[in-house]
Amino acid sequence: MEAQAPRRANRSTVLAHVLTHGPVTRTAIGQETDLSPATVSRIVEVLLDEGLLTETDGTPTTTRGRRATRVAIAAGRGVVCGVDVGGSNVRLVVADLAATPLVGRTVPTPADYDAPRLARWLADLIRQTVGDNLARLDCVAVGLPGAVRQHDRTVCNAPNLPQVEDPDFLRLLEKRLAVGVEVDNDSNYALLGELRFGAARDAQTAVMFTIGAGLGAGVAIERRLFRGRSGMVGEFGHLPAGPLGGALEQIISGHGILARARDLGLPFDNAADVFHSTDSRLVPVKQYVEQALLIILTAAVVAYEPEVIVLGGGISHALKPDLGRLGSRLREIVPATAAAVQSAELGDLSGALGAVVAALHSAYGRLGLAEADLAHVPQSDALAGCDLGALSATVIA
Amino acid sequence: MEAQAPRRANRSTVLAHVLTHGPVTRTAIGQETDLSPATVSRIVEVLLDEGLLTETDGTPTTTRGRRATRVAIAAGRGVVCGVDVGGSNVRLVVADLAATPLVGRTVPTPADYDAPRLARWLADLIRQTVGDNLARLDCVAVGLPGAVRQHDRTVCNAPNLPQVEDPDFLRLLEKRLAVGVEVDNDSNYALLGELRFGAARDAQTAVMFTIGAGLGAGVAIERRLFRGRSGMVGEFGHLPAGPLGGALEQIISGHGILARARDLGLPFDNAADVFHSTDSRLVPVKQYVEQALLIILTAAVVAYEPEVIVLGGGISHALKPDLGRLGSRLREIVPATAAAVQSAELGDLSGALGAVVAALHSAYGRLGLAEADLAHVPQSDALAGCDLGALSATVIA
DNA sequence: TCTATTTCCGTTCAGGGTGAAAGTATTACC
DNA sequence: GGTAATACTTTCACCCTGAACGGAAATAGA
Repeated sequence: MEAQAPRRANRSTVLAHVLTHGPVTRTAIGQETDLSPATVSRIVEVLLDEGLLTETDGTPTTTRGRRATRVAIAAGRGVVCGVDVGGSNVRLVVADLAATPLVGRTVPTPADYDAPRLARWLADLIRQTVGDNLARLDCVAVGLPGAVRQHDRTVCNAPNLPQVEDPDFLRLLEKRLAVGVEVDNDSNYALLGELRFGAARDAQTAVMFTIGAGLGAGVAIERRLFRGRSGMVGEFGHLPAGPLGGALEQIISGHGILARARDLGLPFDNAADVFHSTDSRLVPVKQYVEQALLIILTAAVVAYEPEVIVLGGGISHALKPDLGRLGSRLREIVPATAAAVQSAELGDLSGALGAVVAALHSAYGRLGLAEADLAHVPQSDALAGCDLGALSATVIA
Repeated sequence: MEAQAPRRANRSTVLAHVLTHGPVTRTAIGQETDLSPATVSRIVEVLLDEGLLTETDGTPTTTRGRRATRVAIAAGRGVVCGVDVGGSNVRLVVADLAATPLVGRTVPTPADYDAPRLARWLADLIRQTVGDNLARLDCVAVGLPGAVRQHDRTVCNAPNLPQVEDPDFLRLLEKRLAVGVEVDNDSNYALLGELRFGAARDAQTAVMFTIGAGLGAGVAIERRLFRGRSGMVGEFGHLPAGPLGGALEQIISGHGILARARDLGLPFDNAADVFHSTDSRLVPVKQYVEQALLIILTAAVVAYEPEVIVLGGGISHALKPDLGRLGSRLREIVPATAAAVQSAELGDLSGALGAVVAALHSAYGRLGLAEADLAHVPQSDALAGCDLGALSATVIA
């Protein structure tokens, strides 16, 4: 423990408090963090000098006495970009340091590009979306449809967009962007988004399943992402609990549902349509999926005891009417369950907004925020009054 | 961050280092913890004054110069008792503060006693086993065959010894012992034992399944026990993946195996005997159990990505020849698996020794060890040269 | 036996950090 | 304009660390 350790810790505490509570007075910081006014003043002074914080006036004039000046993060000092690369669409959200979204875009994925070309295309798309803010770009976070090992940043198990497994993809992307690039599984980022801004806003421990072409999963324990070494944490789709010991993912995924409908001579293009259809021949298919889903939900409950399980991805909308029944059946199996089963509040933007959060964490870390304080930033109402629809407007590049 | 915070942190660091590295010189502490000699000296002085540490002479005289004096934990300053209460046997181990076992006992559980009587019986058994060391008894940890909620210390789901669910049991036990009593699930303690001294000694993340009358589980992440709120973390026996959506625990547990053998007209008394039998009619039963076990192992792998999965409990011995095959099949299902499947190294004493560790953690905490440093104490070779057989000698009380 | 050397241990001291309290600035109310 | 209330800043005593210094113990060698 060197001499400057307490200073760093207190700096992180103050910064975290400002980031989570928005514009706030020095006095309030001191009271709510148990730091002395002197310490708060000293640290705020440093942060102001560095340009990380700005003073805002505008305290309500309800009481007499000297007016408190409030400080807030210098939001415009930098921007970050969160990217959700899916098999069919790429979604981008650019946000400032206060996590206020500035621009959002959805662009069809050029799935036929090879790795280098895809990297260049994505880098140019990001640069174009960031636009004038490019000089202030702090960090880019990219969610990929595959398993990501953090310690060597390798990607595997990405059948829906195999190019991203090529190490060149990341290398070229980072090179062309000339800023740090964070990478993770898209489901992990989707969970991070819901954990900050969405359905898991108030949960300490949460699990998210994204049911798209495949079945993805993310796990958060004590408000922090829990990633294993190989990035397969929560992938209960591997459980050999299907008929003949097959994997559950073959049942509960877009591919699986479409295949099963085809077996009945009912070709669908879209798995969600299977659920919306009232064709009675599909009832066993739906029951089958529901049973598989129940096994996976049970696994999540006994594995992590989450407060909430969020379902996202393409067909989660179609499952919405069934959530209540799923919850009841879950509690029959595990009576002590406290987990609520909900659908994603951020819709298709969970992943991109979660990537924004990850990018912000990286940027905040460089500003001196300690790892432990990252779990509470940015503030969860940063999206209040934000038009999610406008952010996800589709643009044909 | 108040002024004495660094002092406390450094004290914890020094204490943890002495506890993990045994007798050690002040210089070595400084070098290996990056603390300055001055800081180490000051803190060691305080700890010596408090009687927590003792100076031992006897540095090897290999080098010349002033002999370094080594300090070690004052092992005899206190003792703890770890208790593993099972449906058929109670196992006790008394150890000193250096985790050296002093006495061990195994006594048949008087399963017909009601809660108050069982509490009195157990308290007296503990007092008797601790013997002359009673005045120095610091803490008792009791592992129970049921789910334990830590925040209100309630016990539920203990079909094999329902008395312990009665709140009076714990209350009376603690009152009669007049020391702090830690409680947890017996599988959690078994894992703690293996994690410190046994098969998971070198693992950061580990899972343990105890297959006895029922199926219990414990999970450790980053060398710390992961307990959910209601204590059912890792209980994948609840998965409704059996035939007709039944729970897996009904297949893979002593009760389940015996029932299935009975269905075939083969009454056994002991589930392990089913496995040792060469009767060809039992082959499907064994395959059935193995398939269920495989689902549970897969769930553990994708849930936590453990480095090792430890199997313990009555029939784990019988499963030993199958471990290799289980591991191979596991890697077929989840190729990225790094988990080794092993049987408990501490045998029947995992639980009692894990309880010793838990009791030591509580005692160490009162000595000033920070929560984060508990993950590495006591030292893993504390049992070296210790006769486990003698410790588990059965005594008819 | 006596001295030099080596290798530690313990202490002193400067520097940086915090919190309590005193001091200053700013505002509202009379 | 005076007074009270509130927000922030400065001062000061104290705590903690790390580097440097001096002391102590044991061996090696004469």
